[in-house]
This record gives sequence, structure tokens and C-alpha cells, in this order.
Amino acid sequence: MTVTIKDVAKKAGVSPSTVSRVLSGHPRISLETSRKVKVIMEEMGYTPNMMAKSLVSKTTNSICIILPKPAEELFSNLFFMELIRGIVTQSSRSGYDVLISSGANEKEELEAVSRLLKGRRVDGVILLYSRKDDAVIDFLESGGYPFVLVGRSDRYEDILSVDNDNIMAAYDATNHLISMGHERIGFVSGPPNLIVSRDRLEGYRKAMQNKGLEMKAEWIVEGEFLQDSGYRAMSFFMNLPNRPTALVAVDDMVSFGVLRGLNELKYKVPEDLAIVSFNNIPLSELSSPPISSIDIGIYHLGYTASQVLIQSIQKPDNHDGYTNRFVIPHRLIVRESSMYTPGKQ
Amino acid sequence: MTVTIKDVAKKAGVSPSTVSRVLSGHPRISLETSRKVKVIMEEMGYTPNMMAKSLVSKTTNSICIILPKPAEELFSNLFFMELIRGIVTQSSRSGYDVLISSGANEKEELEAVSRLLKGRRVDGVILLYSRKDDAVIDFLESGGYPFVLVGRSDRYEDILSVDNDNIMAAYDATNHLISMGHERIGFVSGPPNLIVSRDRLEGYRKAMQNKGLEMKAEWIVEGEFLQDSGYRAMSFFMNLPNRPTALVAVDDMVSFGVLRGLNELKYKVPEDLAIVSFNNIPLSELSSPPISSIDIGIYHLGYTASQVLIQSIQKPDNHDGYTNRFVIPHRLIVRESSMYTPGKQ
DNA sequence: CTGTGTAAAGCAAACGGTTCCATAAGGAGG
DNA sequence: CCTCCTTATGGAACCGTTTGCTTTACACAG
Repeated sequence: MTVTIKDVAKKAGVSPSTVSRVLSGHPRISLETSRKVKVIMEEMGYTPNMMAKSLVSKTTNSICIILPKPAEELFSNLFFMELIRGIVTQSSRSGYDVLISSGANEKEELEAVSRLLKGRRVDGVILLYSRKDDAVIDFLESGGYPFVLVGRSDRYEDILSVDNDNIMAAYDATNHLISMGHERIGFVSGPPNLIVSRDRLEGYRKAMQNKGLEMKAEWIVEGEFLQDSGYRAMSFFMNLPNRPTALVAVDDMVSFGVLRGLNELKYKVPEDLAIVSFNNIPLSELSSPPISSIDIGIYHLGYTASQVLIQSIQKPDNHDGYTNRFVIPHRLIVRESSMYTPGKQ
Repeated sequence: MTVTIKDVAKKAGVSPSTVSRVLSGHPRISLETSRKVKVIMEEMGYTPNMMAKSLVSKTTNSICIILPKPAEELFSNLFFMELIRGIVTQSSRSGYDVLISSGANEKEELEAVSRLLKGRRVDGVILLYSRKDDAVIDFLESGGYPFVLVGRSDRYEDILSVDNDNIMAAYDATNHLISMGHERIGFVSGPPNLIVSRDRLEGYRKAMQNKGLEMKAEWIVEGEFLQDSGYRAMSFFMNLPNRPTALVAVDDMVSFGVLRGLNELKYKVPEDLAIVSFNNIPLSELSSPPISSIDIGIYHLGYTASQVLIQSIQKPDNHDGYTNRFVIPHRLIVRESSMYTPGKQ
């Protein structure tokens, strides 16, 4: 059978309480006893039963990641994988285990979260999305459970969240194109209900306005975070009478679609159309030409989210009400897709 | 406070045991009582405490995924994300939670596994690799813990594993190139201690021998499952006096590296070098040109692994000793990177 | 009317820890 | 020499479930 704290106690000739105290490094245990007990634990191959521990301590030392349902779509996976990698690495450094969960729909998601949290299987939750209205967030808030959002929430001001400054990031991306000499710049956005889409669009607008550049309505196209959206946007743009010489795309996948389309039509990048996009996924540097991209530090995003969550689990009172939004820095990686000044031969 | 089984019992005017039995659908509970209790549970928002349940039932309804130690790098490979997706989907269908874990080195991995299993935090483990000698496997076997290997183990015959027929897969890949008219075919392998590397190499050899084609030693290069390996292999191959006209790469990531290198040197794919690789990760069709790849059903691999593990947890005795190796079918996806017959103009 | 069988529910002992409170043994101070 | 304090340890209740064993309450046969 498995060896329990009582077995160790008996063999060491002490009481279970003493063994427990040795385990937790209680100060009032003599060095001698402590050493003796530790030797015996080692000898007997004792490992504490986490369930029993959790039962009394009401703490599990584990957290849970909720994947959004469109994570099922293969494309976004590279992004999520990086995020998870950051979370798992940091969690395990803090001695926490990570549980991953996802539901087929929002109702299932809510059920899972509720079961895990109310059933005391995890101490907190990381949400890998920022939807506009969300039953899961409502549940977490009203239940007072520790959780953090990767992404920004506009509805709830006091929620812990880890995010980029996407407005600034888009501003930087656009500005880069402007500084290369572009004046007619298009924008391919994502779904309008995602906050990230809107933030990036806003950054683009700001940059254009700032330089007093014209923004035709037709230069802004909505799509998904998918290749196809880029493909369609491209063919739309290229048929415009006074078409853009450059574009900002909300996601690298979109750029790939644009690239594919331009390639089919024998257009050249960046000569016929310069491109900058977001996320800097590993493939961005592998396309031809390599794509300029805003690196948003995905791994770092996950790492920080875990850190913030665990901190909030351990000292729930430490929340000062100010620093509840953590912003991960971004940086522009300039590659071939944007290295061209229009009009130049 | 959280509502317990006792609270429900009191409010319903029954004993805790009765509530427990209602919960588990015990036969000797009157329909009337059952209904009454269920209403009250609903009213009070009762959720069973998993820790308490686990403590007595010695079962956690969760499993654990162990990521290989170079997870930091390999993680970036979409392969693992797909695998995890399959595992999580199937597990949640079976009512199991999934914990993901990894260590900085083999010792840490072993510690984590031991802590989780002996500490009764998980019921079983899925190993996402198949190394040659492995302390973790030794531990799992000697402890009699339920586990399954994604990949093949040559050392332990009776281990549950889910795998592809990698020998056949490589045979097919190579044969495809041969049937396109190639005769000088190179092979970029992975780390030699991974069984998958060796199996694929063997399949390549078989195909070459079968057609009586020459296999120069210098046409076989060892590397990692990373882009860089492809990059290096490429530059090595292209400098060979009588260089290969095609190559088989052990992983799609390797192909990306090859592609990048060839692109830099202004070589054309597939005209100057045709490529086929393995895994068919979602990005394979997005590169330019799209890469021919052996689809090994990664998602399916994960899905099956979870199924097999959970089955073995639930009926440990059901193991017949025969069907302990599950083989997931593969299929060749031909794309542009291999659609060229050498010598043709 | 008593004995027996059966369905429904209760009691209490686990499961493996933690922790408050009590206790015993010294040592210091008066 | 007695009291009081400190330090090291033991005892026991408790965390929220499950489950084997009783008990209760009838119904029915003898």
C-alpha cells in the first residue's frame, strides 16, 4: 500500500502531527527529530497525498486555463501554444500545476469552470480571450474567484488582465510604413467583437490622422484572423482605382493570405504592396518575403498572466486597485515585406 | 461559505449518506427522496468537493500529459498543440480533466510525475515522446501506474502505446519521390535516440533498397526537429558534387528551414530540390511552395492515446496483452514541393 | 400475533492530512 | 524549592465524501 503520514510517524516513533510539522518546516521542531523523520520519509518513499492536503487546506496549488472555443481552429494554435508554454513554465516555477480545459460552447465552458472552482479542484483561472459579454466572467466575478484575463476587458474595469498596448502597437506599425514613405495605407481588421481588432484599428487611425493622411473608408476591411481574409482583402485592394501602396494586417495569418494572392497575380512584395502585421509567429520569417511584424511577446504574456494570477491567489488582499492591468511591451520586427520606399526605382 | 453535503442533508431533512447516494444514483433510494434532494441541491447551488471525493475514492478523474524536456524548443512545434487538442477533447468527453506538466530536465520530470501519481493528484499519464532509456518509464512501470506512450517503445514490449507505422510512412514518402522520377534522394533525420527518427530512416532505406537505388552515406544527415537543422542540411546537400534532386525530411519544421535556405540562395523548389516531410502541420500548406507531407493524424493520435489511457484506468484488468500497440494510419498529401520530375524542362 | 423478508434511510468509520490546545520536561528567576 | 516560562511533542477534532453495517418500518406468511 501507499505509505501515509501515520506509517512514517509510527516508524519514527513520533506522532503524525510531528511528521506534518516536519513537512511544513514548523519552527518548533527540534533539529534532531526533523532529521530523523526526514530520513525515514526518504527510506519509506513517502509522498504526501495532495487530496488530503487540499481537503483541509482548501488550496490545490493548481490553476486552470480556459481555451476559447475557436481554439479548435487550427490556425490560432501557434499563438495559444506559445501562451500555454509561458503559463506552464511560470506556474511550475511557482509550484503550481496547470489544468487545461475547454468546452464546445459557452455553456459547457461555464459548467467546467464552475465545477472546477466550486469543486475546489483549482485555485484560479486564466481566460485566454476577451469577448465582449461573457457569462464565465460574470460567474468568476460574482463568485469572487481569482482569475486573470489575457486580453483587455472594456466592460469590467477592475479585472486583472494582461495585455499589449494594441493601440500603440498598431500606431507603431502604421508609422513605420509612413516613415518608409507610404501615404496610401490599407488596414485589414479582425472580427469587430474582439477588442484586439478594435484597438488595432484605432491605432492605425491615430497614426494616419497624426500625419494628416487621408483615410478612405474603402481602405479598411474587416475579416477574421485567417488566411482567407487576407486573400480576399488583397483582391479587393488591388482592384481599387487608387489603390494603397501598403497595408497593415491584424494578424500574420492574414498576411500569408495576402502574400499568396499577390504571388498568384504576379505582384511583388514589397514593391507593389508593402505589408506589416501582428504577432510575429515563427513562420513570419519563413515566408517569402519574410513579413515585418509586431512581436507582442506571446510567451511573456502567458508568463505574466500566470504570475499575476498566482500572486492574487496567494495574497488576495494585496490588490491595490491600481495595477490590475499589466501591459506587455511590443516591438516592431522589420523584415523584407516592408523594406521599400514607394516611387523609388 | 460553500455548501456541503451536510447542508443539503439538513435542509432536506435526510442524512448525508442519503444525499451522497442520490448523487451517485444508488438504487435503494426512493424516487421521492431523490427528487426532493435534487431540488434542494439545485436551490443551494451545491457542487461536490472533488478533493474530498478523491480522498475516499482514491480516484481523481484526471490525467496528466508529460511534455518532453526540450519542451522549450519543441513546444513551438505545432505538433504538440494538435496532440494536446486531441487529448483534451477526448478526455473531457470521458469526464476527465487534463493536467499538463513538464520539467527542465529528466530528473525534474521524474519528480513531477512521482509527485502527481504517488500524491494521487492524477490517475494516469500520457508521455509525449519515446526516448530510448527513460527513468520516467521505469518509474511508471515498476509502480504499476496506468500510462500510455505516444510513440513506440522498443525496449518494453507490453507497454500501452499509440503510434504511426513510421517505417511504412517513410517508405511511402520516399517511394513517392522515386515514382516522380528521382533517384538521388537525401534524408534529414532527427536525433538518433528518438525511435521515430530511426523508424523513418529505416523506411527511407527500405524504399531505396527496394528500387535498387544508391544510398550514399553523405545523403543522410542527422539533426533536430527544428528549422535550423533543415537550413544546415540544405547548405550541406547543395554543396555536394553530385547532389540529391530530392529529399525526405523527418519533420515539417525541418522543411521550412530547407525552404528558407534555398530561397536565400535563389534555388527553386521543387525544380532544384523536391521535398517531402512528415506531420503535415497546419502550416505546411501555407509555405511557398506548399510542402508535401505525410499526414500522421496528430489529433487522432492524441485522441486515441487519451481513450486508451482512460480505458486502462477504468479497467486495469481488461488488458489482454495483445492489443497494446495502437497504430494510427497515415497518408501522403502531395503538394507543390514534390510535383516535379527531374530532368524535365 | 409473532416471525421473516425487504426497501429505505441513518450511523459511524474511514480516507490522509493539518492545526488548535494540552502536556511534559527542563531551565531560569525569586 | 517552588513557580513560571519556553520548547518540543502528543491528542483529537476537523476538512467533505463514501460505504459497510444497522436500524426502522412495513407487508406478508405461518
